[in-house]
Amino acid sequence: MTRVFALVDCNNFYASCEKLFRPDLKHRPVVVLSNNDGCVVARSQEVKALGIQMGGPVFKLADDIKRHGIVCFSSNYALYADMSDRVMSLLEEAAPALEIYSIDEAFLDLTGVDNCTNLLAFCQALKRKVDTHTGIPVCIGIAPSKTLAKLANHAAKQYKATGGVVDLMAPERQVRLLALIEVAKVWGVGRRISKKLQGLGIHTALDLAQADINMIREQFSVVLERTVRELNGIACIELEQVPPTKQQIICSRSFASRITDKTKMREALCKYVTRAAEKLRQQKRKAKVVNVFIRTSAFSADEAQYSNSLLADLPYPSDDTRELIAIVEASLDTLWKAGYRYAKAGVMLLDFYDAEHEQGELFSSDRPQIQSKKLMQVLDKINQKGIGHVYFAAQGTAPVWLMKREHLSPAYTTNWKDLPLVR
DNA sequence: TCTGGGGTCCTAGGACCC
DNA sequence: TCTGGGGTCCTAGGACCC
Repeated sequence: MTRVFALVDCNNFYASCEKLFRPDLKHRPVVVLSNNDGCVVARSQEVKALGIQMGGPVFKLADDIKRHGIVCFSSNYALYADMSDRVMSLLEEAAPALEIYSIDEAFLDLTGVDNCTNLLAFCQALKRKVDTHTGIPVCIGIAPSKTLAKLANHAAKQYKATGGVVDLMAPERQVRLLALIEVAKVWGVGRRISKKLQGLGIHTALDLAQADINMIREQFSVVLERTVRELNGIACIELEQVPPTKQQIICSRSFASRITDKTKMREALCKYVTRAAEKLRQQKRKAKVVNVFIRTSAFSADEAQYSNSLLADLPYPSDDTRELIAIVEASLDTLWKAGYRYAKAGVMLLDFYDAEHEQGELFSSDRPQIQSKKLMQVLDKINQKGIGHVYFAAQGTAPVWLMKREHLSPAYTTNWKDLPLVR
């Protein structure tokens, strides 16, 4: 049976979430900024029309922001995650199988659906449903492979006449669309690969689809080879209904202002590892390897640069914040070099083990701390319930390196105090 | 002054084994 | 003096994604 995939992608997701609760901004240009209000990470339609690029640093856009009256928001992940849940649960109701691919995208497996109903009509109805129930506009692309579904979605966004839904099941429609799309827009083709492809005379998605598969494998990799097959309508990438268990957990941040003091750095790293340990326990895993990194800013070319990381092994897998803090502190003692202006740091947890099924160490005298599990459970419970906030002294009490979030919108959907009022 | 954060997968090359 | 070939495992780094 021919496979049928649909990709549902929310339009300008973060910007749409912000506009939802601010009807006064309906036709105004809106951008959402990254952590520290550093870069533009989402743009409303009006902003895209102005030609403002994604990922650009905000300070370089100061003129544009003023001239066009662009409204800026700091990223409000609590709001976006909640709106995402609402969209995803509607999709889940409608489709036989669903893969949540990112906060604003989901693949649906619609194989066999065309036996009972028209695919295009089915997806148009789904789009309307999401719109009426959540207010978030989406576009949908339908195709026999995920990579083609991505391109169909791209076309649905780009061409107004499609009404936001494109059915790319027919091979002749695939050829026509692929000829119009630059190769760099293909899922899995990034900056480096597209540059190399251009050099080989491959400019459009159709060129890539028709390229010699052996040459692609030799010159690039099995990954791009798979992309070529997918462009030819052969489904190689399956729907992943169950998210795979994580291999690593990263907590890292750029600092709102540079750090030159070791104590401040230690506090920051302890905060990150605490957060990472919370995520670890949520996933019911223990980690045996911890990677700590600190670095200066690569953008300040005139400044002295230093970047280093250290992998450290624990004697046994752990999810105990105290043990992880200890190893992070020891790592910092090795890594730290005074005299630099540090811009970013982070902690990575690796080499996971199942927290429920522990492997004892026969010859080692190292033993996990007694009562560790109970203590961590109590800690997590207190911090979750908002009864209060318990934290380790190592984090410090004056977080001067905290994030800059000057344009934060209220938690409209996740905090009673912030519920929008209708008068 | 100010340039995100969190992930995955693949490959090449070195270490090591027989 | 002559110094193989095949395999595995690990790691660092590159490339990609949203």
